[in-house]
Amino acid sequence: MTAFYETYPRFLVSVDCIIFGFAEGKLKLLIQERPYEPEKGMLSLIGGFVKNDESVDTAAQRVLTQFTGLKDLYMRQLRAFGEVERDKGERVISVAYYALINVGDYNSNQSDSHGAYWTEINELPELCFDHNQMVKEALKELQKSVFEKEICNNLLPEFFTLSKLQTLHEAILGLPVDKRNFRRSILDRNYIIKTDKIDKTSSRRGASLYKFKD
Amino acid sequence: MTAFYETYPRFLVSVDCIIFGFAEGKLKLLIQERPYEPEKGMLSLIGGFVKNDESVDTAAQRVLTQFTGLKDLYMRQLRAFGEVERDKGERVISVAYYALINVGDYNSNQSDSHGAYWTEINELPELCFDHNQMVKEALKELQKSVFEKEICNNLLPEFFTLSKLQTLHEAILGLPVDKRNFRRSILDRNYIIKTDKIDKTSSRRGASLYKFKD
DNA sequence: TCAAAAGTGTTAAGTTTACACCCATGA
DNA sequence: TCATGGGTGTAAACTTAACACTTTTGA
Repeated sequence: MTAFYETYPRFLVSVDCIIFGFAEGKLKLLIQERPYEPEKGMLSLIGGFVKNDESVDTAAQRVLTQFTGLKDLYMRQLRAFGEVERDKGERVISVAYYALINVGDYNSNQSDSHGAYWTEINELPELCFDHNQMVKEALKELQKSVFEKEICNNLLPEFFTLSKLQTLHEAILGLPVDKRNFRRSILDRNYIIKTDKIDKTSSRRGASLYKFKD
Repeated sequence: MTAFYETYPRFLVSVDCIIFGFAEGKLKLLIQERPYEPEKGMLSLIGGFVKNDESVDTAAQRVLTQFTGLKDLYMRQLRAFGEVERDKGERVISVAYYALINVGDYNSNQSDSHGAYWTEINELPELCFDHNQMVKEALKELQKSVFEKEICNNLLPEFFTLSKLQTLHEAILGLPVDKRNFRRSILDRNYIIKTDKIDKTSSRRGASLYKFKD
């Protein structure tokens, strides 16, 4: 403990998680009703406070596990939000993270979720504080990195068709994508491979299942 | 003040500023000797602690002004650094910002600087804590955005030659750049314009001075 | 007159976009 | 047999990269 530091104020630090999922061909966001004042009952991102013995990243992972029942979710830090009045209760500095979840894994662990539920990203209700702004910025980051291996890999199940992957890209970008160009582009990147499995659930003909390498 | 929040710990929150400048054809970084324990005398980024009545962004601006004498420096948040042991003194969560400075403006305000000085980015000494990591990440962001109007605009004086601008790009990217391609590319972007001024200081022939639009 | 930096175009390679039809299957 | 989603190639437009010589002028 260093005397010099003593003269400075201390702050509550929270983590807020923008949890993206992909289901029914749409990009989804996991939200909840705020369980405590202020703005109790208002919709909010999944969040919590940083504890003494954990890094901010670890706090985000802990919160993610608490709310989804899943460990080691893929996440990236967005940035810190530090306006004085951002939290209506008292001064809280928040570090926002976005996380990606395979909704299939989530559904089998739902019981652990603290009343959280999925909303469509395009029909996002008003959230408390600056949470809508966080979502907006996180979505922009997601769009920038849609072709990075880790992104779609963590939103899809192990095996998926090219059509599913294309639909996911379209859901993230909010734009239609050309089928032939998309297939060429994704295969050229060389991080997914065709398996010998066939998915017959979404067409009579059946579609090859692919998976991410490694 | 909400009772619920009371149960959570509070943290010192600092801002650390990666201050880039451009002089003698090189990209520079403003650093200082740490004026207090722990690691007093070790080299460090320019930083300070967030106060109660200011946002984290405002804290960064305050620190920038304290150390450079300049107001409203252009800055962007990098991200929060929140490892438990990152500060050897006690737990401090830091929000890193990178800022851009026209070294000409700085030199006329030097008197205000608290013993800070410029180092070349390529000859960066070891800094305390995780500051080298912060610089590395900030430089990567700077490289990504080198063609955004605000970047070079804030590192150069009002009037500059295309050669100076090219040298700045090269200094940021750490790579040589093709002269003809560079000139076409920058002029096509349409955010700089030729003035009728001529700079005769760096060649016998003289070079046209340009400036950023608006 | 010459050294030193300023200024200037073209071609090839690579990337991105636009676009339409046949295939396999189960109902 | 037909409706449905799966699968496939090519040409044009655009962008990026490679590359060398002439101009101006002060010392």
